[in-house]
Amino acid sequence: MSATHTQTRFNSTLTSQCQNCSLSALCLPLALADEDINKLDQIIERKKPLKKGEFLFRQGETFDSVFAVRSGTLKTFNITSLGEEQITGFYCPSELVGLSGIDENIYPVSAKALETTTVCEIPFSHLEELSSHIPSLKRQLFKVMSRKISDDQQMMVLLGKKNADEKVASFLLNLSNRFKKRGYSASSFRLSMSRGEIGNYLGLAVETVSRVITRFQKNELIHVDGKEIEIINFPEIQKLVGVASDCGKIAHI
Amino acid sequence: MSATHTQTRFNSTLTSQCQNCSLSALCLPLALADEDINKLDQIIERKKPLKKGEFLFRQGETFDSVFAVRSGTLKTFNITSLGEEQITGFYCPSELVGLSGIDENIYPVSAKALETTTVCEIPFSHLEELSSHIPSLKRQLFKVMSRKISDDQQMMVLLGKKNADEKVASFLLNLSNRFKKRGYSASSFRLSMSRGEIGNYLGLAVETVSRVITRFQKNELIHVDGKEIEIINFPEIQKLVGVASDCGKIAHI
DNA sequence: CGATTGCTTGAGTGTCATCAACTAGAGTGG
DNA sequence: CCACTCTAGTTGATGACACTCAAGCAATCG
Repeated sequence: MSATHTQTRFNSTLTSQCQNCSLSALCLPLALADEDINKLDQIIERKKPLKKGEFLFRQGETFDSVFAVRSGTLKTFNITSLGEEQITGFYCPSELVGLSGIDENIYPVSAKALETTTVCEIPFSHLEELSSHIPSLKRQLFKVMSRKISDDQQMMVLLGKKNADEKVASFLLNLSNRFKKRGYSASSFRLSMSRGEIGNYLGLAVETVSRVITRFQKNELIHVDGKEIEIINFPEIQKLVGVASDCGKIAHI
Repeated sequence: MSATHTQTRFNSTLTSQCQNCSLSALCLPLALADEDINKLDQIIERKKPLKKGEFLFRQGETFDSVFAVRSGTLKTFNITSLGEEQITGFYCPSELVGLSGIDENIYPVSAKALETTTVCEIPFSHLEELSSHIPSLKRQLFKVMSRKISDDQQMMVLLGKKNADEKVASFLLNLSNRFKKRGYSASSFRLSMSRGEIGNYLGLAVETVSRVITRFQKNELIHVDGKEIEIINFPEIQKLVGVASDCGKIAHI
């Protein structure tokens, strides 16, 4: 209830503080002392919601902020020489977008809202400065970036080695895990991206994505209704993905 | 001459200082003041050379250091459920290995020497601590990680969207750029990895890699002699790669 | 010197992309 | 309110690209 309010009353500084944000345990504030959260809070700007299709930033623009997704979903992509887009990631609430811009001070990708989406803007120069005084914040930043690196590497494995079934299964399981982490159902959720975007992301044709999903449904691995997905047979999906699925973090060999 | 000495006389603290290292302009010390380089220098441990096939660290081990390659080459990989290795990256001199371990305090991949290789070990806790006092070092660390993220994303595009020819061409051009950056010939170099490793990395079968390379040679794009590569027709290779080749950094749209 | 490993080349096959047609739903405007 | 358009998704037919299997060659190694 009040959550819905917070979303629209984006001007209210009171309701949008990190302290009160349901995502604080997943987001940057993780492991920060209360007083430190307040400091972080002060440099964050809550932005007005993006509508579906609006850009958060564009490839080539000067980098000055990273963004934490508060609600909704974003995709990042870049444009190839042929003018077609190549999706490099989807971002759910609590996740940080824009980190790849630090290196060259330019966003190497564009970020676009897949649905109505609210974000917290975190000016990077301030964040960097602040992280000098709050060791746990710096540590958290390093961790987030490190995690992104190992996630991307898992994605590379997926793209390089997996077949269509395994790709789609991995994708669904990955989303499932991300929903679960935020307290939502791991088995039942809504895809905010189109089949085309899934295919683009996974390196598959739309038709292939559609066929795989249909087949999964026939084999009673999942139940599909448009964008609504319900995972029925988790073990079977996991078997498709292979053990090293959701980030290789299991592999404490 | 003296470089060769430095490599073997790894105990000598004098010859192995960052200050004297030919890579300092590319490596972490980049943009550090002399006194700061000295501080960095003090936390770095030069290790004895790894022989071909030796591990620098193994997937699942506790993370405590990142490593800068001084000479030679490393590959990182993880082991799938089926026991086969999946190469996630190759590392040349001046490049940092192990950053993906920060998040979970465990290396999510293994690192192995492709040839005789020397590295500088940088205990991460010290590095983190030091970076609090040297803003430019912290900035450099963020940049290195950010760069890794955008490079990996380019790799994802390559794996997802490119055909065999484009993959191999991208790979060669990427190596070429990395050699050039370190002052070596951009057109003539030696592959330190096998065809099998290239294929594994690019998501191709060995046979395909072999065939593509042979064909490139027939079409006089490159000249090959075992592991020795000479790029003859740069424009044509670049055309294969597509404009957004070596990191999409060109795309200041 | 046989054995092993890395690379190459050939032949056959399968997975997935492409092309094409069709359906359903949403938005538009007369 | 009903055509009209446009987009997203599905399904089928066909073919290409890259994988697999197989064999052979060269170099290295024990």
